[in-house]
Amino acid sequence: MQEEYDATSVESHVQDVWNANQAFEVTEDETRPKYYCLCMFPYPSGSLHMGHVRNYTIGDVLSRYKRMQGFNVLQPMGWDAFGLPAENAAIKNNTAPAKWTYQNIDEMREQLQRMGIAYDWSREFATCTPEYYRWEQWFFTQLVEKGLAYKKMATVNWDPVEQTVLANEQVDAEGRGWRSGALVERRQISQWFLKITQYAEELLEETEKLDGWPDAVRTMQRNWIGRSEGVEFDFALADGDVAGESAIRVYTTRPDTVAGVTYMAVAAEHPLATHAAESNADVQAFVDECKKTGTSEAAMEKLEKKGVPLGIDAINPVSGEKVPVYVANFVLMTYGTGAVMSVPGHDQRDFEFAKKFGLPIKQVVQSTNEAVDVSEAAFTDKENTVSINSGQFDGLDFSACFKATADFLAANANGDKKVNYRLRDWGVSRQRYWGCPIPIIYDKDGNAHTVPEQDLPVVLPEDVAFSGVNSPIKEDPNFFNTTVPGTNEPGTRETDTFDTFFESSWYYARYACPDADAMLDSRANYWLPVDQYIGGVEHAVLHLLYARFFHKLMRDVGLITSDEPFTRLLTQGMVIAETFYRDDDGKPEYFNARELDLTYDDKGRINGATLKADGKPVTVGRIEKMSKSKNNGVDPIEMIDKYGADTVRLFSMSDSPPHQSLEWKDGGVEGMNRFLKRVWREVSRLPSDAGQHLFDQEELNDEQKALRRKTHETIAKVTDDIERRYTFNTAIASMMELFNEASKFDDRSNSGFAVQHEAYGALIRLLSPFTPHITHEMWAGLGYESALIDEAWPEVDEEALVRDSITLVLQVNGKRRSEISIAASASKDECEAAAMADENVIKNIDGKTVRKVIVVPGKLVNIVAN
RNA sequence: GCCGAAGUGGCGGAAUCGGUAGACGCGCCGGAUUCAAAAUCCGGUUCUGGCAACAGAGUGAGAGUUCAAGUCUCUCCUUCGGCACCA
Repeated sequence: MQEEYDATSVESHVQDVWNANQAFEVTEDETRPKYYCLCMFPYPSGSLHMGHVRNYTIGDVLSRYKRMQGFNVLQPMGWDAFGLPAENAAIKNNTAPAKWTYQNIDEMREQLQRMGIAYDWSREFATCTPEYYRWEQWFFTQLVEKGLAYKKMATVNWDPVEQTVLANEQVDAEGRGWRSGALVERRQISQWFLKITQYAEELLEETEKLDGWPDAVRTMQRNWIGRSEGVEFDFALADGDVAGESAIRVYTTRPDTVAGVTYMAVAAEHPLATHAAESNADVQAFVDECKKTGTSEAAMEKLEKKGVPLGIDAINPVSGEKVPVYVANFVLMTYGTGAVMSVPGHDQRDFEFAKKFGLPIKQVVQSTNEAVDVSEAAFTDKENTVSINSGQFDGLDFSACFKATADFLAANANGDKKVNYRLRDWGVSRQRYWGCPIPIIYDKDGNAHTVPEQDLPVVLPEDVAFSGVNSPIKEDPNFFNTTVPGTNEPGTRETDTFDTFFESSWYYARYACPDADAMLDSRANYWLPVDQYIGGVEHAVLHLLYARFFHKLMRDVGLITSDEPFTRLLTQGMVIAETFYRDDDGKPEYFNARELDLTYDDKGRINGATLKADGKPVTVGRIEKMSKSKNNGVDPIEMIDKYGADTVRLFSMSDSPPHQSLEWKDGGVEGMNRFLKRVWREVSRLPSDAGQHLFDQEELNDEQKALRRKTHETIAKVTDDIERRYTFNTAIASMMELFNEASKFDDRSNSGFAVQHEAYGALIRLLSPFTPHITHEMWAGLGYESALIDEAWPEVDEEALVRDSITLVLQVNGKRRSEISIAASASKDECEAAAMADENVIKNIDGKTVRKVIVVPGKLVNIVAN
């Protein structure tokens, strides 16, 4: 070993050794337990960012650790290659999305390989290839035949200038299209849906069993599915049929409050609103205004609550009173029946609306412990309550009144107890080019026919030019003109493509058998489910729910046998960094730290920045997620060139636990680099035959025992931190502590060498999942001939952990006053006696009476005195 | 608006089951080495007072439970993530 650590040469050499041995290619092996570790695959934007580095390092640490534990480890990598950015780049740079994407993949693969992740590259694939997407086309045809995929009208953002559908992301905060600046409108078009609601109950039930998932993610999924129990029933219209309807059907989870209904509200798209708009200009204007809101839920909910009376009354089936019907912007056509009953006394939103429009507020539920005034705020409790002003239901509590009212509504208002879900069916149609073509052909009557298996894949033409923003295949007769399957009749292909979540919902399974001549083959059942899945917390609901849904669909088609795709889940936090900007004209211009000269105050905090180019000041902004728009990214490749991949990997794991955000700090990176250089130097100075020195635990002196104890305490801690806690930052801290002790240890005796060699041998193996290159070389430097990746994880020697004495903290009235060293075997009474004899304790209880003494064995003694 | 998370020294964070608040790293201060600097090494570093021993304060704010609260309970504030066509 050279005395100086040169990361670049070490890393390229070690990577060559791995590549030459195909060290990470795996096959099914029934003799060993399998471990499938997967990181969310990247969108090939063209450059690796720190979020990727963090994500893939976490996966590699776990994979390499499990390999050393004896598992048959699969860790694959691929490309989530369809998506909007390729189209944006195509429009901007006049290149075909396919070409742009494949180039990006080549660049990113090269960058990724410099990180030294233990991937089985033989399984790599990109989702934009027909070899991949043909199987999801096939799968979709199966779903159509099973009735799990269907067509219906759905709302989209329509840009009236570009004459195209926009993604939510392409609509700005003011509701304008990103390119045209025109006000976006809501428009209804016919689209394909998957019946995820049919699996809502199973998805919900199994959420409870996912105990390897973070509770926060499970809670979010549970809330997203949003199961509720309630009653669906009719409010009869007071003055006969309107628009062919005799009643308004509503769904409520609070049938106990029906007597308190004082008005009703329907969505802007509800048939009654549409009908009223025909003869009422106010309603028409309001419905038109509602169309100008974006389609996102956040945009709708943030709206000021508004409504217009339809001039229609309905009859409250419990009280018999006439109540007015409004059209309101907060009612969603997509949830329940598109109409709600409003109980301002017992629902806060209804309350606010009633106050605004001067509608009556009626109390029908009373608290049994305190006075309630519903003219001040809605009373929404369901416990310790009793019904009032509700006729025959007076005096009942929530659950009794729920049941009695439900029975009454069943008999008198077409009532039906119903379970509802907030979850809506998954709309998979996208009016975009760079995606998987939906394998459907329409005949001249517009009937949909699935493309037969032998005609798959429907290949997306890759050699296209964009004229404007519209999808080229929508304007390409060579693509859409075809014949109806099984006939000679002319037909037209579907020109919409799948949501890109379609590809990412099953890729994890395809890695098991990337070359299979079917969607999946039997190898999938060897590798699945994924034992550990790792990715950004922003995917906590959508991607993870869709993948769970797809897994169940694939199970029910007979492709796999497991119920859930991901046994354990780790959601990592964002990588963040300081931002710097100038805001001269209301549109901030962001600068990267590299373009700036920074000044610091005497505490080391940044207190000023000037632009190198013009020497003028720049505002120091807040710390935000690394992004192109904030120009606060740090290029991983630059960092690897400067410090080496091991340092970058180690820093990305060291500074905060994986689920929290990670602040990128140059000083922190330098600190990790210093640590690795120090370890390298110490190891290079050790004799490479130190493994020959033996020791006898009984014969060791106190210092030797102390270092052995530290070695084995560290093994125990690092193992627990990786395996159970996922706190890599504390694992790294404890390895540094071990190094700090081992490097200070300068005992040149035979036993001293042996104990020190044991410490470094353990440290190198513990560190190897984090920094695999440098540890590979150091392992050889210690005199071992085997490759480090084939070594076993170090084991704890319980004998080394034994302590003779411990530190006992002494408190008086809960305040720490002293500490003493005492035999580890001391009894409670001995601890108490020793505490009472301590000088500082005596001083602090002087003149007081001891009321109580609490002894926590091995920790502390607390003396309560006054 | 709804759902979820976070808030601890100058900074990132640690404190795992209610038991020594501040591990480890960064920064800063002092020293060694050097013609000098970088690098490296050694020591110090929550705040206030004190030469020190030690004393007092202290985990976003406010209350509560307990011998003991960063940790448990309640109320509130701030910041961040998701909200179905970004991936």
